[in-house]
Amino acid sequence: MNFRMTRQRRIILEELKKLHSHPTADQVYQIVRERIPRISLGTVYRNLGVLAEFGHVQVLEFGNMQRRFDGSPGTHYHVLCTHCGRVEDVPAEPIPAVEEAVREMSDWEITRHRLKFFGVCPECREKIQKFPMSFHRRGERRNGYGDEGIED
Amino acid sequence: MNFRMTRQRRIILEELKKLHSHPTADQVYQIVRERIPRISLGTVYRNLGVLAEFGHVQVLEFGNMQRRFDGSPGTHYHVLCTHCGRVEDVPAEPIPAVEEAVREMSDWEITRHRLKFFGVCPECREKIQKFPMSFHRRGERRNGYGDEGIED
DNA sequence: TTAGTATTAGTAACGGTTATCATTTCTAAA
DNA sequence: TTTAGAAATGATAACCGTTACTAATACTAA
Repeated sequence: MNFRMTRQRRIILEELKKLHSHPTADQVYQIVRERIPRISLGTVYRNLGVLAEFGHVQVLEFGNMQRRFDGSPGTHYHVLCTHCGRVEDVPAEPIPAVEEAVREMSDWEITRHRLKFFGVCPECREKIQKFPMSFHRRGERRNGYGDEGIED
Repeated sequence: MNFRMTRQRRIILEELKKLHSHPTADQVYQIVRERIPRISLGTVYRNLGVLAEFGHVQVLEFGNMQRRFDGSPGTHYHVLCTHCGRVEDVPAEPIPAVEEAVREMSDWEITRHRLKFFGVCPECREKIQKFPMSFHRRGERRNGYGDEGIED
């Protein structure tokens, strides 16, 4: 199977690279539709998948939420704000020592690891300080699992 | 809302604690049905959720797969074998320094982090050495995303 | 006993994602 | 250039893990 950089594929990647908001597939679809009005959601999903497969895009999953996509292929970690749902890159270098530690203490062959952080972004921290009673969580899972038991 | 340790809830937790295979909700359902034949799948899902909420159970998510559940509430990491789908606990202590590093270099309030490893378990390594051509991946995502682009 | 609340079994609905398929577009060899 | 095969597209249906809903039941505290 040859990889063809079609118009749809190229524009999806272009738009994704412009954004730093780690959008969902549906958000990518809405944005790309402004340039290709008749593009289908299936095409967006398919191409995000193909682009991921070829290393141009990263797929992010935070628990039971919609997937998010990241146009920066280089290795980096992510933080999710459990109040507003925003996802940001973590300005920290990946830690190869982490995989080493596991390799040493088991017979597993470790190919990669994923490290994610959960917390509250600066903006939400401020809001919470001002209006402690009036906030709702967003960007958290759809179901009723509390904060504590989640390991995703 | 008061937490009631009902028969269903207790047996779900009991069976989950017996297992170290990090079963899916459906697998829990099958096992619990041997003791409560008329239990409903909805009850299993609901109670796994409640038990997670109260910190008795951990919810594991590896990319685009079914959720898995872990009856060991203590903090620990996990490895997924990308060939057979098995999930095992990582015999490594959680690293608080990881969160510290992020706190220092940003204004985020970090509440928790999740670290997962992906690789090949000893059994599968052996099989692959013996029969390099005849293996298929399992326990990997349902869609066609390759190994590389996945960040979950 | 009783009133109120939580939970259950059974089942329908939900929604993000994939699969299907006829049609179109690309590619490379003739 | 043709032309044949392969890949991709748009439109839509199907999938399936998970949630929501409902009437009935079980628990709890006054």
